[in-house]
Amino acid sequence: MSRVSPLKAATLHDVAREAGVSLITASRALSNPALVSDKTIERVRTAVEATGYIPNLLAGGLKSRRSLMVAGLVPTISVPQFLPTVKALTETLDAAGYQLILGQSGYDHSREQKLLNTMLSRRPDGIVITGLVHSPAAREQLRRVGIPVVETWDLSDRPVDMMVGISHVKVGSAVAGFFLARGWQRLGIATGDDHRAMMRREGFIAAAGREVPSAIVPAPSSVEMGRRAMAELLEKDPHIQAVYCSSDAFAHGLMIEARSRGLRIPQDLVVCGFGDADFAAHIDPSLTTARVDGAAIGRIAAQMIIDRCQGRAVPQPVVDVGFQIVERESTGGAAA
Amino acid sequence: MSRVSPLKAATLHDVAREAGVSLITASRALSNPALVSDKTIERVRTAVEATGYIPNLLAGGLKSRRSLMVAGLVPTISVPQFLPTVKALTETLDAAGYQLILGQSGYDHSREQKLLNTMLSRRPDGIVITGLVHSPAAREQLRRVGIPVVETWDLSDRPVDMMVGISHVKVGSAVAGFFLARGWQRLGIATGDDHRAMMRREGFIAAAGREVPSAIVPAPSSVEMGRRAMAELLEKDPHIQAVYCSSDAFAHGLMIEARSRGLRIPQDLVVCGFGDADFAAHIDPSLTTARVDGAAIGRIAAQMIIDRCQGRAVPQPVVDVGFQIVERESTGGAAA
DNA sequence: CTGTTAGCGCTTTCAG
DNA sequence: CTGAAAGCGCTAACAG
Repeated sequence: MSRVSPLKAATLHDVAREAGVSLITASRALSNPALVSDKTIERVRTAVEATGYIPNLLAGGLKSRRSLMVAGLVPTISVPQFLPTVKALTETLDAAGYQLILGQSGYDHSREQKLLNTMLSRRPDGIVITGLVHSPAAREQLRRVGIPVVETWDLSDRPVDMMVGISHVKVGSAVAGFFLARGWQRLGIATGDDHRAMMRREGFIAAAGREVPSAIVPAPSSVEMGRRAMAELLEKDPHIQAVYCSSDAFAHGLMIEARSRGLRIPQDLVVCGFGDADFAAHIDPSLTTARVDGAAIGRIAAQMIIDRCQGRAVPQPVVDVGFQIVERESTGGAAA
Repeated sequence: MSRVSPLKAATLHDVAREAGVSLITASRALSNPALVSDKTIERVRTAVEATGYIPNLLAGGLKSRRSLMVAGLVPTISVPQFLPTVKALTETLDAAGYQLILGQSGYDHSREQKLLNTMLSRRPDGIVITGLVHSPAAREQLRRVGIPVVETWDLSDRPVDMMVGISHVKVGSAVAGFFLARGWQRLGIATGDDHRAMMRREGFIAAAGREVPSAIVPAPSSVEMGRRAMAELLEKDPHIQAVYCSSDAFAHGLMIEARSRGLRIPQDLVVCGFGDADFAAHIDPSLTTARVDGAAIGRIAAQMIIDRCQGRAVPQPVVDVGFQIVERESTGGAAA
């Protein structure tokens, strides 16, 4: 590998000299052109080309106290459920000139505080967190730094700052209500052990009015875990009729296992997932699921951060994006 | 100090005063403790606690010219195939004190250059790119900035700098060889239109020795696209025997569609995917696929960047992580 | 519209 | 082992 000698990158100083203007004029020509004459802008632009100048946002941010970075914390990037959110977040932020720094907190709460510190040391202009901030220390710290914070994918009455998500308890209740309304009595739950999934379970049990057989697996859930969970539930209740699962991949696994044991879906067993993953409508049988618009969560969260960074008030600091039970073949609905 | 104001975060200056040492001693106590007496370190630590100090890496990086950030460019975050890579990358970098800034270039090459500039303006200490850098301008620019660059998930004889991936042409050939060795003659391909998938197709066709019916869809491929692609292939050849797909989700979709048309897998049709996604072993029938260790790609890429940043030579700047055809039920193999 | 003067918070360099 | 001085590259604040 031929490494080019560490010849210093051009600075704004070089651009200014090349263009025959002062440093600050060059700066303004690039970042606030309204204050500069067209002719000067043109000369600066030419000088930028000639020198191959690439702005140094770190340097600018030091003085202006805007890093144009937003920290994004997810439990783990490999949960497909959050992908549309991360994607929309990245895109919306990018369009406004902000970049996302990604952090994975794991499902382990103790890492949260450490990761938060790491992120804060980069002086992000905002923070988007998947889930709620639970640790009081972290909540207090986030409040103190005074940057916009959005908690996502959940709702509570004590937001650190802003919030966009859904009520997981309501999702659970809605699914249980849906099952009961169809006359299915022998219910079951297969769920990951993360906070949001457990809240859905609570809502489910509350609406069912009684404890139900549960298979609880360590988050994140998967097709593989789904097969095992199905086996576990059938052991607990061989005549189980309706199972609610904490993710679509998980539900998919349950259905595969159920079928391999000769159970017909939906005739012998009905299944409902969560998230409306891209495959949910297209597997066989197609999967009934609670749909959440993850991309909207990302878009709204990004916009909240952007608005606040640009000094605009956020009209609605807590947004419930809601959910919708999409009925498909796995509960006796139509294919589409 | 009782007054807590969000206006001013504590700086190292405050810590130094609190600890009764000079600014630079406080700095060293935190970032180079070997040069400082234990007693001083202790006092600085206490002062950090007392002031709630959070280091400002932007400020330090300005002088030291190390941002401790690595830019990661993916076509889009929502391709599950790259998730293990991004995950391993994030984790390995994090363990060494580096954070990942995420950028999505889309499958549109024109965005690549723009995104690259955006990223470079953050002065990352390294860049990891999914795929090869194709544009000559971008290649030249990356060389000029002189930071470590790793191209991933592909191999070529002209790396910008370092490289860790696989030969997609070889994957295609291997799958075609595998099909032919089993005596399947009527081959087909269902593939996304991205560069890597098309390279696999070329390898497949070369090994097959002839053109084969192809269904080509815009990347990223999905279960839904898979169903459509199956329909398209059956139109082109109603007696098609073996289909190679550019992703496991895609292959899954093909199998679902084939089954819904009464075709038995593997008796009437065999299918091979790519990537060994988490569900591949657990769907029914389980999916034969070309396995690539995406996490290893991320780990190795991160380590290359770290090594170079810390002044160590990278022993092997181009790494082929290889692949492996994992035979399962979709081609007549065993369940596991 | 353009320029001058001060730093932003930290680390490097060079002295003790 | 500790410290003082000198910036890193840029932009806010205030002149002209």
